[in-house]
Formats: sequence, structure tokens, C-alpha cells
Amino acid sequence: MDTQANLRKVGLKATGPRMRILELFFNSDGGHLTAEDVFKRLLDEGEDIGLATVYRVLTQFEHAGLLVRHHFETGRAVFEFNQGDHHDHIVCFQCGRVEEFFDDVIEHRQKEIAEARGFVVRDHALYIYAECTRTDCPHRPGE
Amino acid sequence: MDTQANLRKVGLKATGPRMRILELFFNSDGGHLTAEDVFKRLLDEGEDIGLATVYRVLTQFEHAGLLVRHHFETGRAVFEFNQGDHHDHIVCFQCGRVEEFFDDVIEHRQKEIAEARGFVVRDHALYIYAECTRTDCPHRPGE
DNA sequence: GTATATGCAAAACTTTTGCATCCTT
DNA sequence: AAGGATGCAAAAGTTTTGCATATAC
Repeated sequence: MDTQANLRKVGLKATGPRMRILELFFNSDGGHLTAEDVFKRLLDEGEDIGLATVYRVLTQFEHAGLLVRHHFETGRAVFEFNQGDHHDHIVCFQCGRVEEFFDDVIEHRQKEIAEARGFVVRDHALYIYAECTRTDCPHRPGE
Repeated sequence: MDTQANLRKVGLKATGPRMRILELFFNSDGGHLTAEDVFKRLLDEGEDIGLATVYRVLTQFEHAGLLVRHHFETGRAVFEFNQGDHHDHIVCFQCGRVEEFFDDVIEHRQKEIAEARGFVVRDHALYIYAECTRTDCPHRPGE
């Protein structure tokens, strides 16, 4: 991934902090990170970065369409890499794991419902909160 | 509505603040209120109430099943009266109006999707963000 | 070289907690 | 009377902003 080119493409200067943050999301394999998560990881990597910069960059990336901001039930914003494909989320109550899915039936039905009520859909967010029945559920609440 | 009886039913003492807050939601016709909204309305009514109490009572009501807490994209929690019937939301980008709906197809599909992936659904939240095409859209962003 | 981005510190905002007093049962 | 609930103030947690310095182009 040419981080520098990707930043320029969306009209942002290719600065150090921006490149590190974008790479972090690119390498995190669809992970959902809070501003604090990003900040700590960069500190761990030995970066000299400020939390304010992280917040500013995350917001810029959201506006540029590089990241998507979500509001889970924690009250804190989490960000994920925008792979272009829209998808919804299943969040495990027990281990906090987030799995993604996309379903045509649901997507379609939403559009119908909204239009029948005189709305034009611009976006939507569907979160299913569930219990993970898998044996490999790490069961580590609070992380 | 017998506010006093409703509170006792869920095991809470029928105190002044709790009764006022429950009545507020009952009379607000399905309105979605933040803690701050509730606090201000009670102050306007001349109540001597603290914001901390509002937060405590709202959380108690949520646990008791009297209210439902939502996280819209604002970052602040909003509460609504729990009428027992689950429903999802269409939020108008322009006027902020929230319309509710329930759709069996979507409900069913969610259950199927989650179970196919080894999850047992406990709850879910679906928010459709849309533009209101109605002529009576008040168009008052920021309220 | 110039405009923008950054780090730090301080502020703003939402929510929680400690504690003395008050109220419900 | 006893225990829980309240208001106030202070704290904790998240996000934003002001400003001097540093960096990208």
C-alpha cells in the first residue's frame, strides 16, 4: 500500500502522523480502534505523537472517506478502515469481538421501508448484540 | 398512569425525582431525550434537581426496563420510553426527527444471520439515516 | 519560504462518584 | 428509625481548541 499516494489522493499532505495512523488501520485487518487505542499503539511503536493529533487525523480521515466512525454502546467512538463495502456488525457481549456481515435482504428492506415513509436513505447502522457460542470465545470483557 | 405503582412494580422507591422523570418520558410521546434535556426540562418546571440524580435515575430506569438507551451518532446517550415493543429508527438528517418502525423480515433475517455465525442474539439497534422528503419537514438542524 | 500540521497544555463536555443531608417506607 | 436517595461538588473520561514550533511542499 502506498500510504503517501493514498493521502495525496484525498487531498491531505503526507505527514508522518497521518501515514503511521493510516498504516495502522491498513495493517489491523479490519480492526475497530478508538482514538486512545491508536494513540497507545503509536506510543508503543516509539512515536512522538499527541492525542490531539490522533483525534484530528481520525476526523480528517473520516471526512476523506478513509475511515468509518461508529458509535457502539460504550459511548466512545471507534474507527475502522473503510474498505468501500458497506457492512453491518455483530458485537459479542462476552468477548467484545466484532464480526461483520452484509445481507441483501436487509439492505433492500430498509430502503423500501424508508421510502414508503417518505425518506431517502443516506446511510444506516445495524448492530446486533449477541452472545458468542463458539468455544474459542476468549471471554475477556473489559478489553 | 399511576407513576407511583409503576415504580414500585420494578422495585424502586417512589421518590419525587423518579416520578417526575418517568412522567416526563410518559408524556413526551415517544420522545428521545438526553440526560441534559431531562435536567433542563425539570429545572424549567421549577424542580430542585441535580444532574447527577438525572443520570442515576436514567440508568436505573434503563436497568428496570422502563427506558431504552440509544447511541446515535452524536456521541451522547439518548433515552426513550420503553413501550415494550421493540422497534428500529429512521433519523432525519435535516430536521433530526426520529421515526420508528418494526419489520418482521428484518428481525427474522438478523436472527438467521447471527445464528449461522454461531451467535445468539440478545439485542440489536438499527438506525437508518435519511433525508426527509416531506413538505412538513421543519428543517431545523441543531435542535 | 509559506502555509499547514503538530505537540503540548488547557478547556469543553459528558458521565460518574464521594459524602453529608434529606426523604420514603 | 433505618436505609436508601438526593444535591452538590469534585473527579474521571472523552474530545476539542489555542498557540508556538516544526514540517511538507
